Amino acid sequence: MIRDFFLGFIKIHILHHAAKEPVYGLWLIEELDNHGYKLSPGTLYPMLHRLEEQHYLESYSETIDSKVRKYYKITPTGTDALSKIKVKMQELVREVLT
Amino acid sequence: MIRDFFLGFIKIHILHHAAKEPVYGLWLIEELDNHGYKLSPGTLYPMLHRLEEQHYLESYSETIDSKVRKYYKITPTGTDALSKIKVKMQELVREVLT
DNA sequence: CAATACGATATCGGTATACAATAATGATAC
DNA sequence: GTATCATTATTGTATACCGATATCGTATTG
Repeated sequence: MIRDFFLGFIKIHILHHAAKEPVYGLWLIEELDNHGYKLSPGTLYPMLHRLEEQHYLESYSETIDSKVRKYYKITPTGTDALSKIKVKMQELVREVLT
Repeated sequence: MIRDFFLGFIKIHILHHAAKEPVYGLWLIEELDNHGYKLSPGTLYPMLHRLEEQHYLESYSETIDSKVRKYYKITPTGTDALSKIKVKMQELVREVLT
């Protein structure tokens, strides 16, 4: 399925957003929806958990409007990975999109 | 592992090359190595088989220098997928690399 | 002719997960 | 007690990846 290709793109989106500012699950679902990626909670949340296990992201909880949100932000490991990914992505784009 | 991200890129590379001209396993291993991706045969060949099962690629065998090679070329399904991937990739790049 | 080297592809066996939809849960406000 | 925002859990399915080894057909070598 073509979805398999996009799942990688989705993770890159997440790392990128989490590098700019702390993000949380539902916000990401909407944001990714704007990019044409439909993610159910059963896909996104476990994905966030894994990214945290792998130390690309770290989380903290905060109560907003008296609801608990779990914010994720990028770690140094994640920043490092992201920059390596960008390099390869640029290479790929240069080769494929010309 | 960061490798997980690259595996998606690798598949895109493969589709792209198979869209330009027929390609075969060992050639791809070298070509990808030039891009900094080390693939063992145990990774690449099953990957090609899956891409064929999923009808992104199709193969035919040819004897070159009295050795049998299995050439893969892209299918209409693969062409379609690739163009969709390119669109999303461009979006991603515009967002992430600026 | 036997042995082996070469270019390629295929397979094996183990490990580790990833993905998805849906339903459940929790806290608070009204 | 019900609606809302948000996360978590459940359950099931399906594979992907990788190193190492095996296989295959032909040509070469001695």
